[in-house]
Amino acid sequence: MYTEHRSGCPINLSLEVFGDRWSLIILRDMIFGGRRHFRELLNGSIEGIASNILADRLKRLMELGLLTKADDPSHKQKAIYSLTEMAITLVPIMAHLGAWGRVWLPVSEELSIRAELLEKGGPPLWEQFMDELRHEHLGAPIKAPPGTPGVRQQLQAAYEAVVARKAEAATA
Amino acid sequence: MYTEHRSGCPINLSLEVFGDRWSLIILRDMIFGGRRHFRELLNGSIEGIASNILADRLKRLMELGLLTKADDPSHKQKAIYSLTEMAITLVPIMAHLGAWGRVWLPVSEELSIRAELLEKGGPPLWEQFMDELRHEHLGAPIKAPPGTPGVRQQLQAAYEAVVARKAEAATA
DNA sequence: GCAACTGATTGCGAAATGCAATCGGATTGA
DNA sequence: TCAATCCGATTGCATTTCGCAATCAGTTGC
Repeated sequence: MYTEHRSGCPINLSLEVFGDRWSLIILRDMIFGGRRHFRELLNGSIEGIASNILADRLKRLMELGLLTKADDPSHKQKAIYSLTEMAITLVPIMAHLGAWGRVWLPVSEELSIRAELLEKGGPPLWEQFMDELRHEHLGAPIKAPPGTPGVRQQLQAAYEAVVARKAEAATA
Repeated sequence: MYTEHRSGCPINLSLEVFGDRWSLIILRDMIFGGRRHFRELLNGSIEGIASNILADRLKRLMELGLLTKADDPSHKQKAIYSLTEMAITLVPIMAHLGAWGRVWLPVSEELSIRAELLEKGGPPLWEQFMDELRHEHLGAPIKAPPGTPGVRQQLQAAYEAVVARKAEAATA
């Protein structure tokens, strides 16, 4: 573990955790993309992370307590990465970051639809999403009533709808 | 300006803005510390930023539209840095980051009291604070009724109270 | 004049980044 | 059986960025 800190300021300490170009991207792909394996993170990343950087960040995020690693029973060589509660509670920060980026930065429509829905859903939606993540990653019992559509599925469906609409508009 | 982006994802684009160890620290010192000059930022930083890094980040934050620079009428060589609306709207993100850090990271009591108050105050307090910043940095009319104590003063007073209490406890 | 202060800039070693190739073991398909 | 593929990494290397110290020229106060 890292014990040398620049200061005890909470913003500074948070920055020491994700003050780099890749850590939050990995967590984003795990949270919103549902990725759990090394290769999924490596090949699924639209930003194109390098394998050595990914390996280094996964290790670092484990040391920091944001991820855990377990063997995949279906494949002796496969490792499953799980979010910890510490990482799951980043959902509101992700939502705010996405909302801020959507206002001020040149976001693409299909990649910002998730941020838009998350912003409109507000804290209740974030809570539901965090519950889902606790279920998937920590084995916690799910609180939502049966039949409730998953937040990730909703976001993914909205993303795919935008992609489909844009594809149609391009060929029309 | 930077026009090459890794992706149009709002979280990625936000990360391209402050995905480094210093940019947010500088904004933090301007927002919560009220610092406006190069030397104030350089010498007041508890994390100890180097002057070349500070110069580089100030330039970058200006190019990105988060800061503006103006001449200080009191000193021909002095520059005053101002936050733009884009930077002022980071206050909720700062508040969330601080709250998250306070829960999960080894924060010091005196440096996290501000985050605690900001968290307890919630969105209404953040709005009041952003109004103050708009007044200070953008010349906007202040909305709060006269006599309302400033948010920054409240935070600063709370910080000093903790420092004083700890100093007293140490000598007792 | 001159020291202190202003916002920077330069030089340089250390560290991080990004890319490509590779590793040994596990699994899959023919 | 055996080659192809997939698994989570690791290594080597060139480029870029970082961070520290020293320094700069112009401005101000005395």
